[in-house]
Amino acid sequence: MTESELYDPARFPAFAVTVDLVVLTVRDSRLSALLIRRGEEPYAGRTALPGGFVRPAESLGQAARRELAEETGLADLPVHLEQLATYGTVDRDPRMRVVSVAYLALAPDLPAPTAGGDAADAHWVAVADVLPELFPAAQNRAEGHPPFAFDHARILADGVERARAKLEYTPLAAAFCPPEFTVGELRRVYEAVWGVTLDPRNFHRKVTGTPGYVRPAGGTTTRQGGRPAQLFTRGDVTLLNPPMLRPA
Amino acid sequence: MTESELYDPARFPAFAVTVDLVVLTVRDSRLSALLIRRGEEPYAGRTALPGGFVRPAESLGQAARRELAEETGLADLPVHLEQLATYGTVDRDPRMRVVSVAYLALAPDLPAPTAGGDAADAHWVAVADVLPELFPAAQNRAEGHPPFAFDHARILADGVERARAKLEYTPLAAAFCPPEFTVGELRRVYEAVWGVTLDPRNFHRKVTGTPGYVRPAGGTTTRQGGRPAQLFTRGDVTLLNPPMLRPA
DNA sequence: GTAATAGTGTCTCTAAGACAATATGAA
DNA sequence: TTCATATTGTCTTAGAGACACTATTAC
Repeated sequence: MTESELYDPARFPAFAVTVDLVVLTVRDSRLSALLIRRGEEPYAGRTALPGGFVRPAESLGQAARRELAEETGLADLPVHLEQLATYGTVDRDPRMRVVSVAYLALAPDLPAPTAGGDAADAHWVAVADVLPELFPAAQNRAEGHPPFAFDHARILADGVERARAKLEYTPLAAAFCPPEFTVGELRRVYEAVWGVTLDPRNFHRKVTGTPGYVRPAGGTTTRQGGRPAQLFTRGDVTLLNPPMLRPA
Repeated sequence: MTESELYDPARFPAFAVTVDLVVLTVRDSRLSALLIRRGEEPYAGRTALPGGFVRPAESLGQAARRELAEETGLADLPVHLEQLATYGTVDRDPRMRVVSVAYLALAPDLPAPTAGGDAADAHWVAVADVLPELFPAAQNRAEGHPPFAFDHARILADGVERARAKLEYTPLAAAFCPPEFTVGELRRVYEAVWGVTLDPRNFHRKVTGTPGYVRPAGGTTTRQGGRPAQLFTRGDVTLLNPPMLRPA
C-alpha cells in the first residue's frame, strides 16, 4: 500500500484536467493548424491551441469533440479525432496544477471559423510559419506570429509528427480530402504534411495498387487544371499494406 | 469564451489523476506482465495493473518512475518507460472522477518482485493466460486468474499492441534483453511479443544487416545450448531502417 | 555418433524509385 | 498552339521469404 493510496477518497490530490486540440488541415498546399490568440492572463496575446476544461460529467473524448465543435463553429464534422498524448509537468500552468490531454484532429479544408463565440480568435496558420524547424526544406518566411503559450509549441510539434507517421501506415491522408478526391489531391496532402515532393507517377501507381486504399467514384474533375482526373472515395481498409513510405 | 473557462481558477472542476503501469517482460519465452491482486474495494480480489495517485509536486513521468520502483522493489532499473494513453471515462472508478495516465515499461527478465511493501502482491503473469484473444495461435491453458478491475484489461491490451508495433520500427526488442545478448535471444523476444515463430536464418541476416541495430560485443555464449553464439550489445540507432516486419 | 542451436548462401518475387512516353483538358 | 496535370509503362535494384547447407558446441 503506497503512502498516496492512504488518502481518503474524499481527500485525493486535486488536479484540473483540460483538453487541448491540434486541429490540422491542408490549405493552399500547406499544412495548417487551427490556433487562437489568448485574450487573458497568463500568456495574454500569445498563440495557443484551442481547448478548455473537461467537465465533470463528460469523458475526455466527449470534451474534445465539444471543444472542436465550439471552436470550429460546426457540429458533426467529418473529422478524424484521436488522442495524442497527455502533458502534466508541475509548472506548465502558473495558476494551478493542470494536466492536459491533447487530441489530434484531421479535417478537410474547412470554411474559416465562424465569427462569434469561441471561434472569434481562431484562425488557420501554416505550420511552417510558426514551427519552421519542422520544415527544413522550405524557405520560411517567418511571419509575425506571437510565441506559443504554455507548452503548446511542443504539443503542436507532437501532433504534426503523429500525423506524419499515421500517413505512412493508415489511409488517414484521405481525412484531409473532401469525400471525392483525385490521386493528385491526395498526393498534395502527403507533400504538405511531410514537407517533401513526391514523384506523381510512382505515387499514382502506389495508391491505386494498394488494395482497399481508394475506390473509383466514377466521375472525373478538372478542378486542378490539366487533363481530367478520376475521382475516388476512401476505401475500407484501416491499415495500408504495403505502407506509403516517407522518403529518407 | 466557453462556459467552462469562466471558472474561477480556485474553483476548477477537480479530478483525481493516477498513473497505471503496463510492465512487460519475456520470461520462459512468454510475454508476461506485472500484475497485482487488489486487496480492497472497489474490485477487491480482482487483477489490476500497478499504479497510484500522482502527487501534487511530481510530474506524470516522475510518478510513473516512482510507482515502478515501488512495485518492482528496485530503483534505477534499466527499463524503457514511455507514456501509453490516458483513460478518462466518467464511471471508470465508482468512488470518484479519476483520469488515469497509463505508462508502458519494457524490462529484461527481472528477479521476482521483492516481498514486502507494495510488491507483496505483484507477480508476473503470461499475457496469453489473461488475454488469450491476443494470442490466437497459442493453445490457451486458461489458468485461474480473477478478472481485471476497472478498464485495466483494455489498458493492458493497448500496451501489448504498442509494444508489438514498436518492435517493428525501433530497436526496443533489446530492452527485453540483458546488456549482452545473442541474435537467437533477440529472436525469441520477437516471437514471444508477436506470438509468432520466425525463420532463424532470415532473422539473423536481417538483424545483422540493419545498420546500427546491434554491435558485436566480442564474446560468445552457449547458454542457449548448441553452437556458441556471438554476443551483441544494443546499437545506437533509434529507428530501424529497414524495419522488422510482422508476418501477415 | 545424435541433438540442438548458430550462421551462410542461394533463389524467387514483390515493390520502391528513376524516368520515358502518352493522354486530355484549358487558355 | 502551349501548358498543366493525369496516367501508363519500363528498367533497375533493395529487400522479404523459402529453404539447402555447413559449423560448433553438449551429451
